[in-house]
Parts: sequence; structure tokens; C-alpha cells
Amino acid sequence: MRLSKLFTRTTRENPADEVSVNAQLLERGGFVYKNSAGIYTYMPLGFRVLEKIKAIIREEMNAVGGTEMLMPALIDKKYYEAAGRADIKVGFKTGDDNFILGWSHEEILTAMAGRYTSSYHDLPFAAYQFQTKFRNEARAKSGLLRGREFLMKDMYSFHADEGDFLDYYAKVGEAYRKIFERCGLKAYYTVAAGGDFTTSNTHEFQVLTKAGEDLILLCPKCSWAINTEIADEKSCPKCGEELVEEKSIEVGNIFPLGTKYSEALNLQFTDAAGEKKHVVMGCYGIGLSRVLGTVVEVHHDDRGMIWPRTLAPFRAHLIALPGGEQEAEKLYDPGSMLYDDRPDKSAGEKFADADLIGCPIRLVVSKKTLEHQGIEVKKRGAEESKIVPLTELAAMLQ
RNA sequence: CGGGCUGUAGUGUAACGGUAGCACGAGACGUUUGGGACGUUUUAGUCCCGGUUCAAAUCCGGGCAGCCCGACCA
Repeated sequence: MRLSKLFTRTTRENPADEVSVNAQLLERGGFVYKNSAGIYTYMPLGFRVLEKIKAIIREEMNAVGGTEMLMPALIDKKYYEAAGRADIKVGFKTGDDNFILGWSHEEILTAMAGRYTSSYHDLPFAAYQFQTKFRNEARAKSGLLRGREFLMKDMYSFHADEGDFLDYYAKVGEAYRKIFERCGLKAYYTVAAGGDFTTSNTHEFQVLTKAGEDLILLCPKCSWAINTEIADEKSCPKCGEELVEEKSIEVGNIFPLGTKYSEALNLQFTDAAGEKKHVVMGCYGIGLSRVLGTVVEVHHDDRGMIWPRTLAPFRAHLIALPGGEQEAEKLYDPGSMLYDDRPDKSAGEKFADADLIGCPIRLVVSKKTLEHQGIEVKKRGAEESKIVPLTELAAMLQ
């Protein structure tokens, strides 16, 4: 993409009233636009990052047999009423009393599953979606970390019995590890309480950051962790090491639903012995926008964002300086490069923008580099740069 | 939902109750050209409603909005 064609613009100043790093940098770089507290538009650069996160999650969910679908955001209250959650205060009302802006989709999917689930032959299955969730948070805060409208991947699994569920639960937990690792996040598998549900076997994926609003007790030796909401242990039950309290942000969670929803919405199947049983369910969520914000919290410096290669809006940021314009046009690859072709911007301004936007590699073509038949290559976050022969650039970007 | 703080051009900020100013951005012209360059010039603003006052960005009341602390949080 050419910067001359990108309609967003960076700003030199942090937005007033914005304290969290992710909100400051994402807004300054033109990745997001805050429309209201906790409500953001993903501008082109931010959207590209979001799509990369989505692609990683999609791959890993498909790999554990998840099937993608898309449910409505506007949900008939009857679904929530069936499980006794219609009055929950995090919901947004709409102009029609019968409809609520959806904040979770257990009920609606459980209700729909009834049409397709008759026998144990129909089980197990897992379905997921990427969807905008609405939560009437009493206090939206910390940029993308706690929004009133946010993008979430939610998956629900349906099983004939607890054992089958537990096997799957472990598989999804492993998939989540891969997802966060691929997103450049060190996420700790943390024992937690799942709201209305059992305190056993519910887990959160927590990333350590000062911007986080959760507190976990973490074992520095074996990485076992537990949310302080449900524990005040002093030492690790796995290895005995003393636990350390850390601030963290929950980027994902997985938890058992048991038969809560299958009973509430009467989702039953016939087992091999011909008996009717309630389906055993699990639920698995990842907040994409929260992942986006967390990555910025973790990967930045005083000049701007430093995107992991897997999520960067573009692999490289190509800058044309005087004398290098023609060569830059030849090198420009629209698929992988953000190309600063603006003729009226000073070198310093282009460098500052490149640092702020944070693509992994910065490429500069100028009279100076062409005197060496080369292009300057600098990694974001590194101090040194080097001149690479033009003929070797393509290989280097692999 | 309690508490605190704050609302001024696109952005960031000034202005004792008395002419709304500065910087950045954006536009024009010229000079520049490897770390946010310079000159000239143009552009654009007091969140909303009411009150006090000769006079309100400023004081008062009420809204609305934003941020922070707490409570809450599938």
C-alpha cells in the first residue's frame, strides 16, 4: 500500500486523556479511531493486523476440527431467558424490547443445535465464529483492552460425555497455546473461576503486562498460574516454588459448560443404549481486539509499535528518499510493503512514521544507497542498518 | 454504579470575568532534502441548555462526553 493513498495520517502528539500505551500508539499510528469510550473503528492498518490475528486463529481452530459459522448480533431475548440470563446487566437493550445486542452465544447455538443433534452419531462437533460482541461495561478502559463493543472468536463444543469433552478441552488448550505464541504473546495457562460455572478446570490465558487488570499468582519455575480471584496460595502446588503476584490481561479462556445450557434449552441425544441424555458442552473464547491491544502493550518502544512478523500490517516499510524514487517504484511490492512514496515529506518525518507504524523491516532507497547499488535494510527495534545489494533483496525478504 | 478530574480549530495546548492566542496539521508560493527543515501566506475553535453580569471559554445550575480510582466483569 502506498502511503500517498492511505487516507489515515499519523500524529506526533499522543491523544489527550489517553493513558494506556495501546490506545496512544494505535491512535497515533492511525490503526484505530476511537468513536466512543470502548468503541473503536479499525482503520486500514489496524484492520490488516486484525485480519492476521483472525487468520491465525482460524487455522488453529480448523486444525482441531472447529467449523466456522456466523451467528446474529441481534438476538431474541427468548434465547437468553431460557437460561435465565435475560436480565444480565452487561447486555445492551435495543429499541425493540424483544431483542438484545448479543454479548455471548451459548444459548442461541445450543437452541439451534437441537435441529441437527439426535443421536450420539451426531456428536461430537465444535462450531466457532468471529463476531462483534456487545457488553455494557460499567467502565470501558485501557484502550482496546476493555471495550463495550469488541471482536471475539467464540467456539462451542458439543459432546456425548464428560470424557470426550475433556479430551477436546485439552486439544483446544493446546491450540490456544499455539495461537498466542504465533501472535508473539507469552500467555500463561491460568487456573480460574468461570463466572457462573464450576471453579474447577476453567482456564484463562494470561499475558503479563502492567496494563492488565487481572492479578495472577505465577510460579517462576514451572509457570503454573492461578487467578487471585480464587486463590491466595503462597507456593506452587506443582513444584513448591514460591508464587509471584503479577498483573496480567486475559486474552482468552476455555471452560466447561457441562449440561447447563443443554438442560436449559433441552438439547438431548440418544445414546447407544437408546437412552436420552443431555449434551455436554464447552466454550472457548479469544478477544481479538484485546489481543491486538495486548500485543502493542508488550511490543513497543518510545518511538512506536514493534509488530511481530506474524501480525505486522506489512512485512516491510519501503521509504523512497531523493534520488531513490525510480528504484523504489521498481522494488515496491503492494502485497508485502507499505510504501512511503510521499514526495513532499522530509526524511525525518518518514523515518518517524516508519518507527511509529512498526513494520518489522525498514527499507530505504536513496541516492546514497544507490551509489552502492543497494538498499538500506534496518530491522525495527534494532539500532544498526546495513546496505544490501538490490539483487539480494528479494531473497532476504523471504 | 459510587468518587475524583477534565471538556477551547483536524491534533496538542494558552487566555485575571473584558480583543479567543500559539504550535503541529491541512492549502498556496518559494527555498530545502538521511531523523518530524525554513520563510511568506491562507484555513479552522470555546461540548449542549439555562442562569448571574454592562460583559462568560472563565462564575453558578442542569445535561452530555472523556479520562482516572473503586465496585462490577462469561
